[in-house]
Amino acid sequence: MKHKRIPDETVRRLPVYLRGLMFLRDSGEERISSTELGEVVGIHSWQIRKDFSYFGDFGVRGVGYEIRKLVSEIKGILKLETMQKAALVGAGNLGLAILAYPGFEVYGFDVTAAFDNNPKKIGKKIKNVEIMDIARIDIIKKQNIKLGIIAVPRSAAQKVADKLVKAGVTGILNFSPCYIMVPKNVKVITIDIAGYLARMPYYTPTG
Amino acid sequence: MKHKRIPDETVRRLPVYLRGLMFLRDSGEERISSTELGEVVGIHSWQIRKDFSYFGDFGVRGVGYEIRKLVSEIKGILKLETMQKAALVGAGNLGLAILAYPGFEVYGFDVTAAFDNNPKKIGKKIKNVEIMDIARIDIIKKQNIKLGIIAVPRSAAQKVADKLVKAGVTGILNFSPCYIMVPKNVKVITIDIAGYLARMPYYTPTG
DNA sequence: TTGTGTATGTGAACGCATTCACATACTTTG
DNA sequence: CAAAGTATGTGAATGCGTTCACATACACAA
Repeated sequence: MKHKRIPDETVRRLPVYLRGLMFLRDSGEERISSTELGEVVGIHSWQIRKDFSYFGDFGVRGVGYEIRKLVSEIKGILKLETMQKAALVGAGNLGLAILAYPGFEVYGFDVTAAFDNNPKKIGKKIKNVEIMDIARIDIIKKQNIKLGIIAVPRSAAQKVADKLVKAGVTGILNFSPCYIMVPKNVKVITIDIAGYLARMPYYTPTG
Repeated sequence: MKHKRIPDETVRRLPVYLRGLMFLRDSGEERISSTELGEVVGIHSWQIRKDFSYFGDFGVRGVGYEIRKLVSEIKGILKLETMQKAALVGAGNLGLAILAYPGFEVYGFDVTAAFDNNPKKIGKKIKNVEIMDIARIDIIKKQNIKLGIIAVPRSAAQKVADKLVKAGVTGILNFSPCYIMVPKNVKVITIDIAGYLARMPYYTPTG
């Protein structure tokens, strides 16, 4: 079965599958069943089969899935075949950690530009990326960067987002703990690190 | 209406409400309507009213909600009234950024212990927290810490998680991009930073 | 070639969350 | 005090995602 609408929740799981599948592939595996994959990524086998069924018949009954085929299919759906450039704004502790973070590469991301407004930080180089004055943010447009990462204090987040949008960014990963308003054609995902932790005591016995 | 079961999705939004409400409170506001709050946190007013209705009647019709009352109620539900200690494992770039992260405080969290296995890092102090040898992880039990934060390479994540569980932790915030297996009574929330970014191109026009 | 075992793919049932529409209740104004 | 305005709280409708159960299809062994 092909060409069904892919539910949002499935899209949210796709990077998880992709991560697991690439790991298995790099470990030398060639095929895998939904049950085994489920054990690797922590998702039930029926959920996996249902998810995969939204975008085609990739498995072979009685055998399982061919890992390479799945990897390239999921990459295709998520539009990750080609390397994507991203720009970081905010070179504080968190920003620098993001700049140095090795995990983006596997998904095909490359943080190629970084900005800050602190003169002390401007000019420094981390991992071959020079931190530039936020005033020069138009470089994003020139370099045709479409993804922005915000790692500035909350009070500055909305202004930075406005600048990124103006510079042509269509997706923003926001680490500032606040809601950000953008035009409808721009996608924002906010990661409130402390917010995740805040949910923890609710789920644990003693609190 | 009191004492209904609170849906998981509502629990997920509670930290967002809390964050917004505390911000408003600190800005000097005393009351707020669901519509106004919605504009601050980016959630529709009817959703907010429904969510609040699960845990009691806090609003006054025609007037709105008393901010302080809501703040303390939500804190109560999330079990955030008392300060909570947390332990960090992994003092790499990301780990150190987390250790220095100022955002935990508003929710009442304090990272009071940090561990690594790299002798070069052990002994250093960041923000009054000394980085200790992972071998001394039992300190977690002695200090009665119930929350663990994992910021180590994927290959080490499961082992670290096992150690944390053994040391009595009941909640784990995992920044390693992998699934972690724990006993049922332990809650894990995994934040795969790159995974969030990986969803972005799917939602944006040109890819 | 037939039988047994294994694993996929999917319609249907179910359950949960969102959205709606409006009764209810308070404030303010005249 | 009455009428108009405002904002909550919630049953009901809708929509979406998960879970189930099983028909389908392939591999392998004898």
